[in-house]
Amino acid sequence: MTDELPLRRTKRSLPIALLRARESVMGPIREMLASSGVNEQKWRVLRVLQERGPSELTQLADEACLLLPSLTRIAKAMEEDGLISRTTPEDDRRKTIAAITPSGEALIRAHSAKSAQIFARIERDFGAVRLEQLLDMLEALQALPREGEKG
Amino acid sequence: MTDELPLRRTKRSLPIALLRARESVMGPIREMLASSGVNEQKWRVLRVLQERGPSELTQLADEACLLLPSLTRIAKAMEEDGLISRTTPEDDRRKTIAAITPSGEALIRAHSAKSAQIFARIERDFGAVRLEQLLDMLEALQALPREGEKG
DNA sequence: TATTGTTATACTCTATAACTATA
DNA sequence: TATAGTTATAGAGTATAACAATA
Repeated sequence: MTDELPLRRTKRSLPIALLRARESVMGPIREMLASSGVNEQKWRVLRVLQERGPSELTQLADEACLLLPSLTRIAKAMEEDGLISRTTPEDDRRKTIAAITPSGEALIRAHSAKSAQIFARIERDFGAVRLEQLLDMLEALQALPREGEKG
Repeated sequence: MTDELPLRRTKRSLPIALLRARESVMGPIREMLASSGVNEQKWRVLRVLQERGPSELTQLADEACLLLPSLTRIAKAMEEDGLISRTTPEDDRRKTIAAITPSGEALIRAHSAKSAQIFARIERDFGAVRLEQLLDMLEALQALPREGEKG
């Protein structure tokens, strides 16, 4: 493959545009997390567990955008910090079920006001309707068939 | 701050939605890069340099979504691999200007057909018009005023 | 034999600070 | 004194493979 098709401008490259857009909204969120004792990855784990309830690690890794070996380590640290619990279900002892603890819920609550404020600012600057449209599209993008699937 | 405001569902959390959307499109791109000898970060550096021409490292780091210390290391490796050049301009010897080499351009060309094919598939599955709208919005999101700026 | 998770390993990026050279 | 970049360092994530336990 030595074709000479010009690529899209980087601003119109979907992976680069998604990354830059994310960087542009992460600034205040990183500030918020800096005072929380958890990093971005742990925050995502807490958020997913709070939302979905107790979850198998494989599914949790997928939803928090982490590899399973990363999650294994992170979950261990979070358990030691009392933010989540880990249990092995009797009906399938290969699995590990992670669940958020009251302490983990408290951590989320402690930052919910600031988080809402950050979102409100984006909503104000970007436009509420447009922001909902953007979220609709991002959700649809996630739902696209992966390589190798029928489509 | 111990408010109890419930947070948005993770699917409607902008940072998480952006990350998940990006993960969902990176699969085939990672496959493509695996055969190229460069990782995602180096690919972004090449793409930005090809598009913008010779650039100062600070600006390049910003556009490629890298920290300057990371770029320092990456640029050194890429120079050794012959993918970019680095020069110090006479008029301001503090600066370093990076530029893509013919070798670097060839690497991009070698993957442009595959890259276009990946994009075409997304365009087909997601809808061409909708995809352009999404890119418009992502571009606008990047342009929002940062924390601390007027707005 | 497949699945779920853990461990091991090497590599890389992140984040911060300290430092050098230049302006 | 500020700027541009480099170096140093600690910590963490990524990616892959090998492994153990269970189904």
